Amino acid sequence: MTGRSVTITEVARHAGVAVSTVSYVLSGKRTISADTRRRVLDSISTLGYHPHAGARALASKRSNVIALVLPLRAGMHVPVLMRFASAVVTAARTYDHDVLLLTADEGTDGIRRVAASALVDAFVLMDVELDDRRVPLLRDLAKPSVLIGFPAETAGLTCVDLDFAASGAQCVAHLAERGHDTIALLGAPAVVYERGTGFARRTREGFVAALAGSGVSGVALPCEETFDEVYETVGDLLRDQPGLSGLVVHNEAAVGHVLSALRQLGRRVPQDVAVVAICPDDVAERASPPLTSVLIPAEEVGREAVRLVMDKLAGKVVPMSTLLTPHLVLRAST
Amino acid sequence: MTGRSVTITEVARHAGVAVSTVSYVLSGKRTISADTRRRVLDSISTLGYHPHAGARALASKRSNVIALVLPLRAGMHVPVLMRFASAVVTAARTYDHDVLLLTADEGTDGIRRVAASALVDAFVLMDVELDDRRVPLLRDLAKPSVLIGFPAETAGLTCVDLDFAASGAQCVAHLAERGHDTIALLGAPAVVYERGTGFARRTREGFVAALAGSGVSGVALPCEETFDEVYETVGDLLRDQPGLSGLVVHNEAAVGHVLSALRQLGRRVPQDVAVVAICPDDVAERASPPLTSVLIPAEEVGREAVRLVMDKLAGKVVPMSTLLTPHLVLRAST
DNA sequence: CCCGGTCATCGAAGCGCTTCGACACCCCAA
DNA sequence: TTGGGGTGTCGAAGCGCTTCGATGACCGGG
Repeated sequence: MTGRSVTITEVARHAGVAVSTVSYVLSGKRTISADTRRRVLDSISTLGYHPHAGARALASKRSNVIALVLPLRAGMHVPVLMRFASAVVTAARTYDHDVLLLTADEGTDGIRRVAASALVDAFVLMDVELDDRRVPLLRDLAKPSVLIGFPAETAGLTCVDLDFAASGAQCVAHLAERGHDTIALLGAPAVVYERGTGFARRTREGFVAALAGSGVSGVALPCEETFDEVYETVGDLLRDQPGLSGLVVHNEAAVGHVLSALRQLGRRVPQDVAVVAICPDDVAERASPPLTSVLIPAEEVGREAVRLVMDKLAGKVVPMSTLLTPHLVLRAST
Repeated sequence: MTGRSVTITEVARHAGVAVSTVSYVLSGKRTISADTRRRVLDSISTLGYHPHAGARALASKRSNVIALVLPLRAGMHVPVLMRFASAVVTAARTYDHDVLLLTADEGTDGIRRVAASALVDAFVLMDVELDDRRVPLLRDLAKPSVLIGFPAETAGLTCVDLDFAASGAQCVAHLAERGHDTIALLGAPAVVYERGTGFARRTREGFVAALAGSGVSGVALPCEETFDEVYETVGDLLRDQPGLSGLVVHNEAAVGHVLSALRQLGRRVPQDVAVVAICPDDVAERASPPLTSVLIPAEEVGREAVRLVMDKLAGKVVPMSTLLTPHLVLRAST
């Protein structure tokens, strides 16, 4: 076992300077001569000093920890959520911050608690619903926050996400361009729409709105995640829409099933039915055939969320709304 | 915005007692008269007091935070990992602790850093490899830790997991009982075995060892996660092992593909091929047909890991190794 | 040669809490 | 009546850090 931990006092004594000098070397808040700085840094590394997080938080009123609020709701695709989460952790570290993980079961009390106890400096919230219970709380919290996703009413909030409406529209445009005039959107499970999850609804709205402008006819359906249900949905679709030749799939868990179902129903991709997905790159690449897709840039969104929250902590004014432009990548399925 | 936060001094003044009395009411470390306790608790709730986490950590040498070390390695099934993680967070809250999330990209330095800075009191590590780089570090860390999973050398560690060897054996026994004499194990992707991930190897060992005792012949193969690869693997298997009538699948992501592949290859489940899975309950239930399975008790493992780490923090002696007994649940696939 | 102004450093206060020893009080046994 | 042993409460020290004001050394200009 490693012994008692080294304090700033011991570093100061070892370097022959005052405690405050060590502190200023670390924070850079006052000028320190090159010579002194070097001596202090040497002492720090030979003694293996790490500032005590609690003491620092107490004296500076900053914990250097941000909370990541990650409810794991039914129907959400966990691997995608974790890519966001992972990106948030990595980005936070580049600002010398750590990440406290909050899940749903404590409800909004968890948010209130960690804010009031000064455990964290700020919040990043994921899996935002249109009418999210957490939102009113954020408005009168003394700590900054950023949402990944958009609730219905964004006044007073900072939100960041992929522009899902534009993504839906871009898929329609792509299929129209390829000459498809009857298409469908297979979206998230019904429960996700009912709950009012922003990204699902916005994609659908973008999809529907774009149909009109492009002279394409199409329907938007929710889509469950078991093979049997997908098979049935796809079967019904092909029966009801005889001319159907294009499919937009916005459901990571169902993508594989959709392709299997088409195969079993005797439709070739892309010859008989063209398929565009809205999903992370690796999901699209691992499918067979590899899917033309609009990339969900999880890493970029996570990084951007952290950048925004750090700017807010630094007192900067940040845009209320950050919508990342979708990019469609051509692969073998269209 | 909520105003400046309430301190213990204000609570004490409001209740007409000393600061230390408030502290003792909260910690229960000294006897306090019922009357005083009530007055203090009233003041706390009317003022909305929450102890300052940093101050508490500084004075008590306990941060009430545990670190969850969760590398997201290739080939791991993220939804299952997140069930463990989620269970850890929930369990930690029942001990009044929060969870700091550490990912892989900082490597072992992250562990060292948060330990040295007293940001956390203890560690729970997931996704443990047989020869894990984090293990030697844990041995000379001054903080307790618990591993979810078993490395090759467990001396000086505390580990908890499902007994995967017994699980593999139990699947063999179940199929043998049903009269199947030629079976196969489809496991994790090859990369997971190569990396030396304990649970994958132990299941395979348990499976192979049980074959001998039960007079069943069988093979164990790694299994990738794309449909095409699964289809090929299953196809090869049926061709090379003509008498094959039982399959054990220990790969959450491939389960669905295996069933699709069997269907496409004209085999009915369970009439032609019986399938047993090792996976969380919901995955087994959502498959079609619902799968007979050995449950991976993520919630229980997470809870147990937290219980162990809290016992260690409390100075109790805990068992080095906790192996949860597997339970096979009968469903429609065998 | 003295004065004002940097620059580099120091000392001390204070952040909000826990914990230790002290003490006042009360009850009961001697 | 006195003494001893609990109870219940208080005051103060101290946890390790940041930050503010003060100070000394050194510079160039008048």
